[in-house]
Amino acid sequence: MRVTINDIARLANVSKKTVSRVLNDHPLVKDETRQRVKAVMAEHGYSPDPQARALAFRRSFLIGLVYDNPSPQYVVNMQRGILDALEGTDYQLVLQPVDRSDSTYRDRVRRFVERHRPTGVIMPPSVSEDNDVAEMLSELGCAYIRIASVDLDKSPNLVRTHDAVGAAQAARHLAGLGHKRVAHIHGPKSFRSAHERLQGFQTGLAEFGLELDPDLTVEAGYTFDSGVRAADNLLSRKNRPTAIFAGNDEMAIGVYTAARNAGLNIPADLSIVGFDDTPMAALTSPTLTTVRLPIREMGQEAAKGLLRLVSDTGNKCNQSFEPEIIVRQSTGKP
Amino acid sequence: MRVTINDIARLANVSKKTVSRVLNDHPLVKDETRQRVKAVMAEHGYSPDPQARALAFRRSFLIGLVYDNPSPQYVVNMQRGILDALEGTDYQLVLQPVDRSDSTYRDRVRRFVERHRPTGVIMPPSVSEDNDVAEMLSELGCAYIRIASVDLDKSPNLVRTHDAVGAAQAARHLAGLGHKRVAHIHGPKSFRSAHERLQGFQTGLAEFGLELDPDLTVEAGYTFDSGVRAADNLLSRKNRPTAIFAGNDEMAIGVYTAARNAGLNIPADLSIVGFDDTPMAALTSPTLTTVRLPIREMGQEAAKGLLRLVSDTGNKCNQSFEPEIIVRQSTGKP
DNA sequence: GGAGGATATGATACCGGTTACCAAATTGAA
DNA sequence: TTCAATTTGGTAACCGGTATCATATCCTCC
Repeated sequence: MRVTINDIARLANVSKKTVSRVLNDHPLVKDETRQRVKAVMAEHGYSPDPQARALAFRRSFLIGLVYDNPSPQYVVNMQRGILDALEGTDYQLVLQPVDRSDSTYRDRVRRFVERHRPTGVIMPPSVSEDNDVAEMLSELGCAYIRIASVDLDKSPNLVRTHDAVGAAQAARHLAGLGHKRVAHIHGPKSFRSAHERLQGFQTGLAEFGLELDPDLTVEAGYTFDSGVRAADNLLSRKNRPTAIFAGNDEMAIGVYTAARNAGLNIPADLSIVGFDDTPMAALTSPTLTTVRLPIREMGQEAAKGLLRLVSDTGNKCNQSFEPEIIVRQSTGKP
Repeated sequence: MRVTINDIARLANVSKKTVSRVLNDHPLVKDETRQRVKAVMAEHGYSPDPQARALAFRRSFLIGLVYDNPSPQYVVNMQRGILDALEGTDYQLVLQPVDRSDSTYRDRVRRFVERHRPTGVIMPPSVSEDNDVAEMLSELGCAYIRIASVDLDKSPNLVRTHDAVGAAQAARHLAGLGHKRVAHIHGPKSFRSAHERLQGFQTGLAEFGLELDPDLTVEAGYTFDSGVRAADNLLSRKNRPTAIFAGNDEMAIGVYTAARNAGLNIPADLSIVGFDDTPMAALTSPTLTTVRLPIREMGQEAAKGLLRLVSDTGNKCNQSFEPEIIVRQSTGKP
């Protein structure tokens, strides 16, 4: 049979209650007693049953990841970061993928929280941008951290990314190479990140006295196919751009295909910059210049912030992360 | 306050125990009573507390995914499949990534199982190939399902993939196009899948009276870089192959880069086939002909099998999946 | 009509922790 | 030395379910 708190109490010659105090770092325990209990616990490899604690605490030791991000790379890296931070703790990561286009998705999140009483929830974009979900979690008394590229109302618990800063770097890089006629393929308007990246790109160009031509600014769906279509359109114009900044890597790879179809060489005829730095970016030929977000680190920080939030210290979490341009082979002089 | 089993019992004028019987589909409940209790439960939106059940059952309603697969695509698809199958049940998926090169990894798995008492564990390759872990889980009385490309000892609970069949399809496709001089870049010998794919490829070629030249059979690491190096080597020979079958997509993309460096056109000068059908395969230009494994379906089947395994029916799980070649643009006549 | 087996229900302990409350031990001040 | 204040330890109840075993009810059959 498994070692229980009763066994430890008996072996250490103390009461169950005292062992419980030691487990929860209660201050009112004599130091010598604490040491003795800890020694017995270590000797027998004891650790408290998470299920029993969950029942008594009225909350489980689970961290929920509620996400709807379509990029496997993003998701896996986020998971890795969170798991890094959870390593060595009693917390487990459980997955709650949702579909924001499904109108019942909020109810599903609610049911998860009500039934499983997770210690907290982490929400990357674009779930993080749904204020209704955040409000619901507050009402349910469930701690949460949001990861987003913009400041969000009512949420001090935010891991913030400055997408606009990264997009500005992309603009400076292209303008610095001498490009005058640059295009931008941005993501769907419903994603705040799409807006941030567009704005940052404009800001960066402005530093070089350039303006983003509305005619060369097209919307696509953050997907490969939509990137191909958008680039086909841009490249078929009579005065085609010499550089394209795509709102994410997947669309940037789509631009590659469109460029090849048009018989253009990269980067001799067309420079391309992506966003995200997915592993794919380093595997294409030529390799893709792109803007990297430290997704794994962000996941780590979010999880750490969540643990701090639910601990007695109750510190807020307000980390922020800067993207960084990774220059590879897909950009050159016009 | 939350509705508990006691509330339901009181409202339905029965004992706690009877409600519990209804919850667990115990046969010895009068039909009329069952209906009444169910009505009361529905009326109050009651569902039992997973934590409390976990404590009483001495097992949690968690399914552990123990994995060490480096491909995000594989991992995410596997997760999706498992989550598909878990949808609507009380089970939650928790992640247990491990590092097989870390000698303590078995202990970590053991600790997870001992502490959290998951209902079961799912192990994709290559964790699935570690018989010691399987044995340990058996000893701990923890149900598990393994996903693997070969038959494994002592395990009736297997979701089996026939990688050799897929590799043979790749061989037939290339031989059918008229290629005589074909090369194979296989994965590390420590992966059973590498062996299976090599063997299947040979079998397929043999059907066309061809033999795989040992000189054109090289080992690489299932990574992009190793694929580039292996292909550089193959393509620099004076009598270079007209087609290369890579053991996975990532190495196949590496072959693209090597081919471009050597000034070869795909597929005019060199045909390339991959394995896995990662999303990348459809994004490269030209798009990659590859062998697809239905990873998401496999995950689904594994999870369903696990649930069956722990249910009273106790059925074994012995599903098997056939790969399928996806012909795209990277292959043509020599 | 009563015995006896099958079926349906309930009382109570228990899973392994935490918490509230109280008793005992120690310490400090008068 | 005594009394109150401060620590420390023990007991029992509780979190929300399940399992064991006893009991009540029903039906069948002689």
